[in-house]
Amino acid sequence: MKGEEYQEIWLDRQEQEQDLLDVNEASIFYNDCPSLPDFPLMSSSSSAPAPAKPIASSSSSASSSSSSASWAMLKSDAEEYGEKKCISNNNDNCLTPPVASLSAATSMEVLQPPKSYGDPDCMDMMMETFRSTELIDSNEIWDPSSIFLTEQPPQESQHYPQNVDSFMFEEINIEMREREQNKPPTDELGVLFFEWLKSNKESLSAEDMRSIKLRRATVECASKSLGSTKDGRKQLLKLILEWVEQYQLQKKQRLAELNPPFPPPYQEPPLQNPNPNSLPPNINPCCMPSTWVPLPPPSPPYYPTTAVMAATPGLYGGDPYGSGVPVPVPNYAQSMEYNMLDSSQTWPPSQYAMAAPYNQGSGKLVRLGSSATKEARKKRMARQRQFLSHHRHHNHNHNHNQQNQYQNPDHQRPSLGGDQNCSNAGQVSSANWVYWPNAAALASSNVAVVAVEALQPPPPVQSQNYQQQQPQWRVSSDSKVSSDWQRQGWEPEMNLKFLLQKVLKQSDVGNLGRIVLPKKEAEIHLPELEARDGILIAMEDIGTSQVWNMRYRFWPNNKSRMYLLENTGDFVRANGLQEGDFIVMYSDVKCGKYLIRGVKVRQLGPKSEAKKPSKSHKNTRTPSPSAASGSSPPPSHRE
DNA sequence: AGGGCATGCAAGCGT
DNA sequence: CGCTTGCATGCCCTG
Repeated sequence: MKGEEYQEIWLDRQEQEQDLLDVNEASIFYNDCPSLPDFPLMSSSSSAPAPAKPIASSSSSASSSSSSASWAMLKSDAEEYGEKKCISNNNDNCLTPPVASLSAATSMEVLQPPKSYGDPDCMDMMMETFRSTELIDSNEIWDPSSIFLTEQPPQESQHYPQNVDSFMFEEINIEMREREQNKPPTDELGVLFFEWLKSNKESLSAEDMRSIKLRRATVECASKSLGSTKDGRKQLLKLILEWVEQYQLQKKQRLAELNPPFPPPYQEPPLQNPNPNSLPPNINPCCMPSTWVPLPPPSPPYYPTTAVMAATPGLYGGDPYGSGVPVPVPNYAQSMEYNMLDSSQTWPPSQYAMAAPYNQGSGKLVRLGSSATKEARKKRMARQRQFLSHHRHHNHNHNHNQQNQYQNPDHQRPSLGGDQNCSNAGQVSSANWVYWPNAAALASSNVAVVAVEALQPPPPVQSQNYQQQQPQWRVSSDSKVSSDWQRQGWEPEMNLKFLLQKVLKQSDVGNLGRIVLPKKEAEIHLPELEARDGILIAMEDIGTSQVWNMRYRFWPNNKSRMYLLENTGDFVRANGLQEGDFIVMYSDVKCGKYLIRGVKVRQLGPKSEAKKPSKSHKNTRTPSPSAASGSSPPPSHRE
């Protein structure tokens, strides 16, 4: 397992999601790479590296380290991500936000505008934003989400100013300092701000206030727009305060959503993601196989001990979004996006109420306060829908490409290294389910995840000895890879988990095209089956990179089950497998795909064990449970 | 004795 | 008639 790779994947993912998150977190967190991309006049920062000081204790950072491994991972990865990102950008910004040096609880920092927000365009952009939010025309509520819906590409928000200008938006800043020093307000702005502070003291911490920053250009633009008069500044202050207030509410809302209070601390890798909207963070979208594709029998929950599969509940047996085609990444993104953008509409009443005193206390701001007009809300919703549809379209295209990729299983021999490993996986068989394991679950499996040292055929020894040697060649905790591996284009970093092996019987290599799988291992390492029809599993041939769509199913057998892999005929023929050879199944913990390899035993020794009559092979059984944890009978013979 | 599994075999289906 | 599908039978290992 290569942590870096996981991290990279996560970073990639994160950055994609961050495009969405930028509208809310990263883009406005200066500590973390901040920004007020367009016209968010200010940001109440609670950076990722320096965890936000929770406003609501119920959604504190403690609770954010939720129980589920997914979330634990998400959190830790996110933190790593934040740190990494900061390192890559600017340590100063991350570790010691300049704003902190402005001290105390209340400074507003004006940042250098990014070049992309040049003055000439700034006004137009801002005015557009104002119009879009009806601030100018109707003094409508300042809605951050509508701000974020401007056309600025999220990437631009990544280009954060490296230097912090000491320019201060004087009056606001002075007011903040004075408030900090408990000086009574002396003017209108001061009173306004003081009242606001009083009314929001419960929801806004000093930390939050400390982190408020403004870009110079933003303020300048705002000043131009609203006028440099007292009224204009007052209006600006109100807008800023309103934004902060609402942002805090949004943040709380998000925290509550992301960190439900109930999850216990991390204990065991979860089998199911507690949040249907979430996605295992370590899954690269490219690796995200079409985890579930509709097929008749909805699959079941998994054994608690089944470390392999853990589809997110929402994805299992149908996506939560009603598309019918579970496409985790985009849905996740959409979901996140929606949650963020729609947060203004999902604030609980209590939070609305929290802003009430302030709103009540300042006439015009009553409207600016927690309640947008229906018209404004409609407009925001329309914008959001537009925004969402745009992203859905984008995501759809992405998936479509993936699907196309999947639809051509037999003609692709992609590089199996790195993330590309995953891109070819998940061949989808038209109308059926194709099961791909959840990579996060694979990774979190309590079954040892090992790197394949060598998938060479077993040593040409007598079966009895071979049985003993088996663990050595089969898997290894080392990450060494055989030259055989590398010759076939496999990266040394392949993270394969051994699932099972099966010595092929005559009936397995016959024209029936089905291989009986060892029951125990199948139940442990393969998806639990509820219906006899089972599921389709895209099985990548390690040797040829070809992907075979096999059906994993079971037969009722007495009071038990017989597990089979069907549609194996082509695979067997392609590999020239015969009785006595065997197959080995792995799962790629990184990408969550299944791999299979046919191993020909007879070619390795003068003594062909494969050619023994089938009758003798009837005695081939698992010699002992300890022979292999989770492996099927090794090629040994009962005598 | 019970369970796993190799495979025999019958029913269904397509040509 | 041949193939496929699905189940049943029986061997044999494990406990």
